[in-house]
Amino acid sequence: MDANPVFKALADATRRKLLDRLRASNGQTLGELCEPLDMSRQAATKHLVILENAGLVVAVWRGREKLHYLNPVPIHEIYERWIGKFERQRLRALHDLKKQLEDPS
Amino acid sequence: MDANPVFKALADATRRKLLDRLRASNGQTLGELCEPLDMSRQAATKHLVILENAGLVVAVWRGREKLHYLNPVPIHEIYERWIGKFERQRLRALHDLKKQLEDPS
DNA sequence: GTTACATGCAACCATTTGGTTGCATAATGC
DNA sequence: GCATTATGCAACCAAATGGTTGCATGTAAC
Repeated sequence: MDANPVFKALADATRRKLLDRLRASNGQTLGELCEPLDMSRQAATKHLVILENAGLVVAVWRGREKLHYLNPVPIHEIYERWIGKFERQRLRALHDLKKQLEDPS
Repeated sequence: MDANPVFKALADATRRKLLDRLRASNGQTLGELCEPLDMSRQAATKHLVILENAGLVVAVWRGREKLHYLNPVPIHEIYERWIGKFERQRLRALHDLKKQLEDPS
């Protein structure tokens, strides 16, 4: 997996909002997704394409409608391969701090 | 916390590399950090300022040297407040899939 | 005190990003 | 069939991004 497109896709607040809205209600059409955003349909489409290219959203056609589904796997992989390392470092630091407070010699 | 600067900071491969290098060896000077990058010192400085503004890096001065320390807390908060929600959705989907495979009625 | 070193600051530049508008295409409904 | 609806495609634009270079400043070393 190439993590860079995923990080790039997550860097925009509008795109994170789209993911949040898909998490709340999966399988929405393009029209449903971009209706509450205060930007043009075409702008929202561009964001969704970026999310699709990152693998975060999968779209299927039903007639003239395009249904969008959330794919949480890339976010999971980011966590597993990258964020997890920093979590372990953080927990180690907390542990060391605790030891230091218990035995300030 | 404002999550947006953190996501933005993580969106660049050079900055993620800097965080990785700080995780491997904390407290490095600016010179040490930007030496192995194939860009000018000033370019690397800009990246470090972005990391500092996002709270991911904390710098302290020692004489004429600026020492950089990793702060894993913002990454932890991103995980807690945002990624965790998608993880729960992912685990639920896996669980449903498992049930479906066990009882395909 | 002078030289060298570590870093900051500012101007500048090309590319990317995030938005717009206008028009095209294909499926649906009457 | 024809109007409507859902979406795609392309050109264009302003602002942000990521880089450069040149010079300034403060600390360390001799």
